[in-house]
Amino acid sequence: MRFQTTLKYIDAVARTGSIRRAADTLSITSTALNRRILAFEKELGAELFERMSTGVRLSAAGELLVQSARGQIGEMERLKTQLADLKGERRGHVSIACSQAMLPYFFPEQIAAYRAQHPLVTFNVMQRDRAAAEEALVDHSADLALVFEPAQLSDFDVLLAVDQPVHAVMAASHPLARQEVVRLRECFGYPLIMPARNISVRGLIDAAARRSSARMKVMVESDNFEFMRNLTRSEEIIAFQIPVGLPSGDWEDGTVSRPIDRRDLAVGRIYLGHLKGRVMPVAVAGFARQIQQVLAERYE
Amino acid sequence: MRFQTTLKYIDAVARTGSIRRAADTLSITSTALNRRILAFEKELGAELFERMSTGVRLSAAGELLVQSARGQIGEMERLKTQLADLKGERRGHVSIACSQAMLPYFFPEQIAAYRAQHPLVTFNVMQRDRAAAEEALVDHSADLALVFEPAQLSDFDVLLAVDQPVHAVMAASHPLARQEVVRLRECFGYPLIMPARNISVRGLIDAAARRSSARMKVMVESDNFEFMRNLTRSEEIIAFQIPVGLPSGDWEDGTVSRPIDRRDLAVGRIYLGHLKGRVMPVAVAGFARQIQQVLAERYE
DNA sequence: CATCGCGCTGCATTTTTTGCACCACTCGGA
DNA sequence: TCCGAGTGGTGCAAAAAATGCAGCGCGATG
Repeated sequence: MRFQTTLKYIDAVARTGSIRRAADTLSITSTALNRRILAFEKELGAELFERMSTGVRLSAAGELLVQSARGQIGEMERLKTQLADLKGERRGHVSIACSQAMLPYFFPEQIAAYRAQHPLVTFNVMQRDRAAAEEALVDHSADLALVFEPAQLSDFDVLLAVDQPVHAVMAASHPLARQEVVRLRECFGYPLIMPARNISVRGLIDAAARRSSARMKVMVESDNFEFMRNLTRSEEIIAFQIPVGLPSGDWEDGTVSRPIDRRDLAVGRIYLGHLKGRVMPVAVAGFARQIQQVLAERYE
Repeated sequence: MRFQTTLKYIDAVARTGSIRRAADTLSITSTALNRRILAFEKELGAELFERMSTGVRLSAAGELLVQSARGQIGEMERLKTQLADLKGERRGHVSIACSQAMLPYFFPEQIAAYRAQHPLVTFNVMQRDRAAAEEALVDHSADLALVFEPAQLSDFDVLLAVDQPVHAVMAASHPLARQEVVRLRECFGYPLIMPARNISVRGLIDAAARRSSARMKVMVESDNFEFMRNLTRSEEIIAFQIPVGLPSGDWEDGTVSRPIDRRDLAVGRIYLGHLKGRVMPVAVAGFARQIQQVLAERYE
């Protein structure tokens, strides 16, 4: 949209922190960009950027403007997809910020299913921890967020929240694999491989461990679940994961998952949400509805 | 805001229904306006207007665009007042759509009070019936609505709702004026002056009358409350009004008001609200807060 | 059938935007 | 301490975009 160029330019400058660098990425001269900003500031009657010798930084006023500008740019984007929808072209784009657990199985399946019906819809899936996911919504780099145990829910419109009891993941030959449900205390009898401390599942287990007298034998830590699971194939060691991170059936590589008894561990939840007050493009709304439905019937 | 001119132009064309006439009000040539629209349509890939020999009319796509455009224009307006607020200038503008009852006493007092503290804030008060008030919110010609018994509350974010039991208004010399509270049945013993049928108070009284065996002696109808009250000074006749339309004390022209017993009449409510999903400019938010407070402590 | 108002277009003109060259300044490191 | 690489800002001319004028075709209206 031509008439929003100035807003987009300012957004770019805010992101890069330098007029000249922003000008490069926008394939425009720094002169033109600079003057657009000066003219806009004059018209607005407020300085948008603090000029420093190393570049520029948003002023308080600029902060407000950029926030609004991103909203307006997004709104135009939404409108365009709505118009396209009106013409019968079911195109669009969905940008998602989600926890790691959703990446291996859940979103591949869901996106494939959605794209089977709407082949012109494109996707962008970004792994973000719970804080970064909310930031992504705020700065409009994501339309939807699906995160496990989000931090603060300000600016966050919750579409759905479902329980996700933690599972223990181990080799099929592991002694505990014979049980349908395992107790946390039983797990503590074996060597463990734990998620990194910034991962929410870790917090739940740590909290339970503090209430228990048993000591955990944490042999390995990692922030990558594929690595952790693969490690259980070669050692008699237990990893942890939440149901959305597990395949629908069993793995075919000799690893299995067993739910941990609900009495032992606080149940975490995954939240599906978008930025508060924003109207979603048709494709985003449609995909969100599918996710909502699937999660509801699978985990409620 | 210069970069929104095209949006504003399109809004104007949508309102006037003709490019040439819109061009006049915008002090611009029809040529320029026409070309802006054509260029914008081309860029958007959709016809915004249906061309007819008598002028233009919004297409479905245009309808969507104009709705979004008004939102964006309003958002820019809000942003500007927020920036002004940041600079310490407490300026701004508040546009209100309200029922007739609020015009004689309530809003004059409230606006005077608000302007005493914020002299740079300007106001626009429009009398609208309940349907038109909601329309005014939707097409962004009003920021706030304060209406008695609104019709449908879609698109309407309710900030506050308070009860408004109907009062009987009569000359101080009227026989019923001696009582603190009057029964509706007693009123029906005297000649009545009734609000027009499109006024909500009328609906409440009519409904009560249908449940009662007594017949109403409706001698005069009017849609203007000042007229109705003034008529009670010269005849032994009773009019009706809701508390918000009454002065704080008594009138000084020989008329009085007495509440009708709550058992006799359904209690109507007045609703303060704004357009759903819209972020209010600072001045609007501030004024709304005051109204909310006053109404709450006066009528709850 | 003439007229009026409508949206639209070719062309000359005006206004705005852009790019080049260059200035003043700050910061880091030789 | 000085130099170079980085920053934002400015004068001026070229390029691009928007505007206004005159006029076209078309349909509704009296």
